[in-house]
Amino acid sequence: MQAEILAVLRKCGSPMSAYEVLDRLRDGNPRLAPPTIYRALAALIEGGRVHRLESLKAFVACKCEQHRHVPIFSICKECGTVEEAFSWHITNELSRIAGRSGFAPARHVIEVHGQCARCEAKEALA
Amino acid sequence: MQAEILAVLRKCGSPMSAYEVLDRLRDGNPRLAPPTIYRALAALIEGGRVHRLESLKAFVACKCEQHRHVPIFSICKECGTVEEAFSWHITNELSRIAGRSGFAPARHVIEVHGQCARCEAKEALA
DNA sequence: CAAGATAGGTTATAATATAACATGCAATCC
DNA sequence: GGATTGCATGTTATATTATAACCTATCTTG
Repeated sequence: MQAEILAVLRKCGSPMSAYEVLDRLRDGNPRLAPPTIYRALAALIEGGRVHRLESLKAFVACKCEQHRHVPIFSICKECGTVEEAFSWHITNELSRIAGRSGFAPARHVIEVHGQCARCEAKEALA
Repeated sequence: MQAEILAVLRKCGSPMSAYEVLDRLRDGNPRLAPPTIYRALAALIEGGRVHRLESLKAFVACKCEQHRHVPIFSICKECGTVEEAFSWHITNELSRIAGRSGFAPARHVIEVHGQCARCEAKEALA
């Protein structure tokens, strides 16, 4: 199930809601229900092979090789595509800031909404 | 309505779900329905006086004076309290990273989950 | 095989959020 | 004053996202 979900997410490329994944997989398995999807997604996220985009309530396959960094997502509000970046500098700085009051960081959520280069170019033409 | 919601959020201090706010306000207004709450929350967020914590599906009153910075939230997984910080350095660096591929940032979501100093201390005793 | 572990199936429901249309009410204009 | 406009809220219904609780099948390992 995890493999199937990962395949669907990879094929799509853009973020998908759990129910979009569900619908896709129901083609070959009409009895599939939400808990199955959510359980497999939880395991994939645990393993760092899928990320949840909190501000979109959606999921993407991790695009990097080693699935153990803090991802920084750029989310285009026009076309919905997502780029995944990372930066030790930001991760460290963020931990430092949060840690000023003795806070112990465990998980970082970093999402930037905006417009990708393609969509900006398209808009400039219009 | 916006003022009432803001009062409820401020009184509470911790993040509240939209439906928690709704229940609170229903004490004085039994006919209150979700759309009213969500509309007022949208306006408050627009004005920067309330933030949505994407990873908690919850809302907090903005704690700073000028409601126009990029907030960085530290969220304690034990007690649920949230601290709001900011850093031009991180904001700029984040925009720079996202902008490497021509991406034009518009809105930043930065949330750090972990454990606050109080809860760590409590745990150390146990 | 028995006992336990694990993944997935099944049913139901909880929690979060919005669409679409109706109502009330105050401000403004003539 | 009555028409008009704009805007916040009310109302009904429903969409979307997520989980609880319990069951079944299959594999594992002694």
